[in-house]
Amino acid sequence: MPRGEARSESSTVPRGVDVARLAGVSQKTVSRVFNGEQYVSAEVRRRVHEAAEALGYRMNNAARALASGRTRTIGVVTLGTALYGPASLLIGVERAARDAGYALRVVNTLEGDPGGVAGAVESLLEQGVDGIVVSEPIDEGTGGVGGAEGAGGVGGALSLSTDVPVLVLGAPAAFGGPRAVSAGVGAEALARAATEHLLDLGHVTVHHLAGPQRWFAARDRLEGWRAALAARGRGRPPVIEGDWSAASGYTAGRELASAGDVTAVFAANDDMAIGLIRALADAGLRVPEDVSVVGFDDIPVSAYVTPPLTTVRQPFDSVAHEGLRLLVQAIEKPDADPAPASDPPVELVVRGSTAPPPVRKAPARGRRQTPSRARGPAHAPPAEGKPPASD
Amino acid sequence: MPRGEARSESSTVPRGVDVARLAGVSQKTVSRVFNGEQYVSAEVRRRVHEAAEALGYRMNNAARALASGRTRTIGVVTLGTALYGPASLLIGVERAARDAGYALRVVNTLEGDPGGVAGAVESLLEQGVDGIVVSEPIDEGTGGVGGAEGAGGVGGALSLSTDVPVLVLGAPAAFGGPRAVSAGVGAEALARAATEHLLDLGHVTVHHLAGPQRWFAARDRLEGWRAALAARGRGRPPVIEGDWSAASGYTAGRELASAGDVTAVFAANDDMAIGLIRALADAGLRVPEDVSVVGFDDIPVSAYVTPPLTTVRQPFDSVAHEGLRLLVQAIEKPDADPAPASDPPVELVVRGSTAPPPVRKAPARGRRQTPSRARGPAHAPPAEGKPPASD
DNA sequence: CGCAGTCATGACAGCGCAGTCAGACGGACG
DNA sequence: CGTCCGTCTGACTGCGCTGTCATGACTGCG
Repeated sequence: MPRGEARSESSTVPRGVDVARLAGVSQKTVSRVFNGEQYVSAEVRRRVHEAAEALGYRMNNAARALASGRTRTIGVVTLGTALYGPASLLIGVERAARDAGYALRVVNTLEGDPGGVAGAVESLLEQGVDGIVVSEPIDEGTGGVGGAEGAGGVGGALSLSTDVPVLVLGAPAAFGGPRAVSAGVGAEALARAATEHLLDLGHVTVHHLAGPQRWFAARDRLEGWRAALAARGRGRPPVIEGDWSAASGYTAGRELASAGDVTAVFAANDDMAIGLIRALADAGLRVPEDVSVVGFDDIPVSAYVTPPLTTVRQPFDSVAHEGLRLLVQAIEKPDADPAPASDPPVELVVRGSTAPPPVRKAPARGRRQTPSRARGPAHAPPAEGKPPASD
Repeated sequence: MPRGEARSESSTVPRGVDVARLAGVSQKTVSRVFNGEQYVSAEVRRRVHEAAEALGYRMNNAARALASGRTRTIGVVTLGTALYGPASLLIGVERAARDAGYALRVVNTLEGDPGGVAGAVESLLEQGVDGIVVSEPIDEGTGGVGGAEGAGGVGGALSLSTDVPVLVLGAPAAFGGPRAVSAGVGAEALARAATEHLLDLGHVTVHHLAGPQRWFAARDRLEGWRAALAARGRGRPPVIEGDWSAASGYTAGRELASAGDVTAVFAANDDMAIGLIRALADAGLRVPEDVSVVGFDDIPVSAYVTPPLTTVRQPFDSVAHEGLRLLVQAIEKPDADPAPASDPPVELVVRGSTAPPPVRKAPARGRRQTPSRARGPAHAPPAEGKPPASD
C-alpha cells in the first residue's frame, strides 16, 4: 500500500504539521515550542500547546533522534542478577538519568554470555544511545583467585570502538576504554574499615570470604582487606572465594569452622555473611562470642537476622548520581575536564555480629601486637534492641 | 554549518549507502541483508557483510524506526525499589524481551511520584515503544486497608490513551486499560498454600502480616490468606499491614507478641517475616516452637536465616517469559486471541520456621479440627543441614 | 528619518533507513 | 518459441522531525 493511504482515517497519530495547522503556525514553530527554544511569543506558545492537547500530540522520538543526531538516551549494561548492589545501582542510575533528561535502555549480560559486556555495548550502540553506563562489570578474561594475588590488571578491557562516552561503575575507568570516566563506591576503603573494625576489637587476624574474583567489586574488597592487614603487619590467612550467594557462604563457613583457629571473618557481602553465620552455628560456634563476622552492603534484612549483622553500607545512590553527572557532562561538553568524583564517606554499621575474640585463645604467632589503636566500643553490644529507622 | 560539511573527514559513522557503494550494490540491498529478507543471493549477502565489517557499519536505529514505524523496543514501568520481587521480574522481562528481539526502556516510578504510572507510561510512549510492561503496579487511588476489606476494585486504572499493547504483571489486566493482557505469579494461590500449610500443621488460625495494600501483589496475598481461612471456617484475626521492609515486620512482631494468642503468622514477604521473627525472639517467643512463621518470595538468604524460613517461591522467570510472549503476540499479530497464561505451579518451600502449635494451647473455639490433612514432615527439622543447590 | 540590531516566524532541505514498484533474468511450460 | 512465474536487484520516495537561512516586524539611536 502506498504510504499516504493508511492515514485516510482520522484515527491516525497526529504529527507536528497537524498541530501546526490547527494552531495556525508552521511546523517548525511547533518544534520550537516543544523544545523550549527561545524566541517564541507567549501567545503562539499557548496556541501550540492548546492545539497539541486537543489532538493528543506526542513528539516522535525516532524522527527527532534522526534529525538531531542525539537520542537523549543512556544505555546501561548490568549483570542480570537480583543482587542488592547492582539492583540498587540501577535504580539510582535511572533516577539520575531521568533528572538529567535522559531515558534509559537496559541490557543484561548473564555471566558467561556470548560476547559479554562488549556484545551488550554493541547492541546498545545499535539501539542508539548518547552514553553508556557499565555497571559492576566483571572481568571476562580471568578465572578465580589463585592463592592470594587477585587485583591484577584490567583483563578484559573493552576495546570499545565507540565515540560515545562511557561511565564505569565499580571498576577502573580503564575497563571502559581510554576515554571512559568512572565512579566507585569506594569499596576498598569500606573493606579496609570493616577489617580494621575487627582488628580494633582485638582479633589477631581476619579471614576473608571473598566474592567471585571476576568481579572488580570483589577484588576491591579483597584489596581493602589485604591492605588493612598489611598496615598492621598481620598474617594473611588463605582467602576463600564464594559466589555472593548465601549458599556459598554456608559452604565457606563449614570449611572455616573446621579450620579451628578462626576468630574473625570479613565476608564480601551480606548474603554470604548470613550463610556463613548459619554454617558456624550449625558447627556449634557462636557468633559473635566465638567468631566475629562482618558483612558488606547493609542489605535491608541484615539488621534483623540473628545476630544482627555488622556491615558496611555502600553509597549506591550518591555514586549513581555522581557518576551520571560525569557522564552527562562528557556527553554535553566533551572538552571540559572530568573533575573526578570525590570518594564517598565510609559508613560502618556496627551491630551484633562482632565482638572481641574469645579470651582463652592467645595470639599464637611471634609478633604479638598490642591492640592499642582499638577505637569505638571495644565491647559492641551483641544485639540492637531497637530496629533502625526504616529509611 | 551546513549539514554536509561535517562528514568531510573520513572519521564519520558509516551509513548504509557507504556499505552499498563498497559492496557494489544499492542501499536498499544493504537494508535487505541486514533485515534478513529473502530474495538476496548468497553472493551479494556475503559481499555486503564483508563491506559492513570493513567499515564498522551499524544500522541507525532511529532511522529504521522512523521509516518502519516500529521501534522494536518494549517499555517497562517498574516501581523504583531494590525489592527482590520487582528486581527479579525486571531481569526476567529483559531476558525474554531480548530473546524476542526487542530492546528495553525502563522507567521507574517512585511511590508518590507526580503522575505515577500514567506519567511513566506517557514518557515511554514519547520515547517510542511498541509495547509496555507495567510491572507490579500499585493502586494509586487508595489508602491502606481499613480493617479487613482490601481487594477492592481497580482504583487507578490507567485510562491509557494508547494504541500500543500493554502487559500488566502482578495486577489485573484491567489496570492497564481495556485491551491489556496480564500475567500473574498466582500470588493468591501461593498465599493460600502458605496459609493452608499452617492450618494443616494444626494451628487454629493464622495471622497475616500484609504488605502495603496499595500494591496489588499485597492484596492478592491477603485474599489468598482470607480464602484459605474461609474455606475451613476459621476465624479471621485482624490484619497488620507492613510496608515490605524487615523494619515494619519487626514492629508488627512486637505487636503480635504482646497479643498473646498468636501461634502462626503468614507474612506477605520474606523481609517482613525476618523482621517479625526477630521481634518475636526479642519478646522471648521461640520460632517455630511457640509461633510458626511463613514468608513469601523465597529470597536467597531465607534458607540461611535462623530459623530457616518456610516460604513460597514465586515463579518470576516463567511469569516474565509467559507475559512477554503474550505482549509480543499482541504487538505482532493484534488479531490473534490472547490465550491466557496458564497458572504457574505453586511451590511451597517448607523449612524450619513452621511447626505444630504448642500443645498446652488447646483450640479455644467450638469446632475442633483434627489436623488430619497435615502433610509433609509434621516436625520440620529446625534447620536444613545442606544448603540448597545454588541455582 | 534611516539603519543596525533584536525578536519572531517560516521555507526548505535532509537525517538514514524501509516500502513500493519496476524491471532484468532464467527456467518451466504449453 | 512465446509466455508465465519465481527470483533478484535498484530507483525513488517519504517517515517526522531539526538545522540553517531568509524574512518581517519592531526597537532604539544617531
